[in-house]
Amino acid sequence: MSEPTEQPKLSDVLRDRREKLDRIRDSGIEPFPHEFSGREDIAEVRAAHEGLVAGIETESRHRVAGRIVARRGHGKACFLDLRDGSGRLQLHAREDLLGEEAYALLVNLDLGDIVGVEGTALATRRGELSLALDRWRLLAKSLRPPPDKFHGLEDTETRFRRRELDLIANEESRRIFRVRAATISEIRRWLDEHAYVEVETPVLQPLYGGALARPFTTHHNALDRDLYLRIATELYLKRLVVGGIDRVYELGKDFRNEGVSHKHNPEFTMLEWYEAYADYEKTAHDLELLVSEVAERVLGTTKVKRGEVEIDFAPPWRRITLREAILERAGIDIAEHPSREALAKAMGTEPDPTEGWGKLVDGLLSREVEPGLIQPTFILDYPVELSPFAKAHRSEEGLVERWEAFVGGVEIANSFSELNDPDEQRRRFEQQARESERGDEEAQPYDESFVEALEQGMPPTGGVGLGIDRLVMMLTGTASLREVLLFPAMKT
RNA sequence: GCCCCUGUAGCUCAGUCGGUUAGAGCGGCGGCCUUUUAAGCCGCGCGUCGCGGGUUCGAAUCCCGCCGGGGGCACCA
Repeated sequence: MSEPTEQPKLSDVLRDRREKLDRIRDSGIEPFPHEFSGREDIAEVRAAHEGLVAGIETESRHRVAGRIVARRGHGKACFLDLRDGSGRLQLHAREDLLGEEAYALLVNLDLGDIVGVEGTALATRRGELSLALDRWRLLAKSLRPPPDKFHGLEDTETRFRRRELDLIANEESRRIFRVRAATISEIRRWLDEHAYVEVETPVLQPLYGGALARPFTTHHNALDRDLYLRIATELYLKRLVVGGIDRVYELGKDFRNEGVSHKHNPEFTMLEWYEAYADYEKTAHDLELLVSEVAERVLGTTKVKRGEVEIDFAPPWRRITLREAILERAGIDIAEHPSREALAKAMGTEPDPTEGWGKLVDGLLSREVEPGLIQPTFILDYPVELSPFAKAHRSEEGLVERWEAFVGGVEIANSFSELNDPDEQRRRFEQQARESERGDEEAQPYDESFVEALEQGMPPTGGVGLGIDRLVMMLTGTASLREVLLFPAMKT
């Protein structure tokens, strides 16, 4: 695709465009000039003439640039739709204003070409703001046809593999990625305003940790050693809390070697933040505040339509313990079945040898409870087996102080009162080693330098992980993670 | 990894109980048109019917395999 010679059979459409390019060059016009300075965003032009009455022609001059997305010819005059990153503007090209030659060249352009133009603002008799052109210049020739101007681009594969075409064709895609950008920007701003310090920790790690997941492995040639792509930032960030950064966050990508689904992508954007002297009740309060304020700033409301239902992010979110939630949805009281065998019997299944009691509880949660959690909900207090980095519950035996937040049937965040007792942490790692021997490929490897950091003394701390892609999914009302990832993982 | 669906023009799609030269709209090319906006009118089809094999007088259509995509299951955040 990189060399023209690799395209032996150009379709006529492509050939026509190349021939046009040749003719433009032959006539002495540079089809790829270096700049077009002094232009305004189309949105600024629109703002300057808001409410202009139909039929009025002004003498207000404007210089704009963008892609030609539609053309409606009328002989010696013609309408073109120009689009830049800020919006769309109609251009009115008239032969008497441009001169015969410039007009003919302009009309001869292809949809998709990028031009810079100059002219005066007017409102047509239908009231459409337009620019009556007296000068124009080709800024970049387009050699491939744009997607259908009416149907847009609908083929899922092309939309994801050639996202640039999707963005050219589909306003909804452009909206989703603007919401995504604004969401990330407002989250940063919220954390910065609450005195959190943003940091960057290693993506390439000698040892992975901080979540239950399988990692990607890579190799460092000069050091001749294998490294892992991080599955979480948790352990490094807690070492920074030990170091005295009382409020710390990192916003970046994690990598997990798992399948792809409407809510999973092998690389995804995660926010983790830690607050010294806080517990999981404080982090729950902060999350509902953060999300509702971000929604308000990005969307102007805390309410989002998601299919038929309306989700409201306004606090307080519902809080229910994991035990109550499972009892409510599955009719099983996990506290009355404290062993693996008893719980499996209550569920009416045979326990898989690799599944402990905690895994069975986790299965009940994801199958029976999670799909029904549409409005924002905190599920509280998890089995210790599933949470090697969470502190034991202050009053409930066998549980830890942990919550997960769910919206639209999807988990969007996870938090706990962080375990800061180094000896207990060591025992949890040993438990993980036993899970690993039993065949659990997501069990955590022992991390001595992390335990040593805890031995240095970490204050009581509350920590949160928030899945940014999933949050954006909820804020945009989309059904698949792939809609909010510019370039989602694809086969090959 | 398993199951189901799917792949036709640059784009959106029709055509599939096997049968002339594979169709439409948009886009493109040529012509008319100075306030249109999916502009309009007249003319022109621009194609490896995903790829490879098979059955058949004859395959876009039936069979087998492969590749890509979607959905579901499993698994994970």
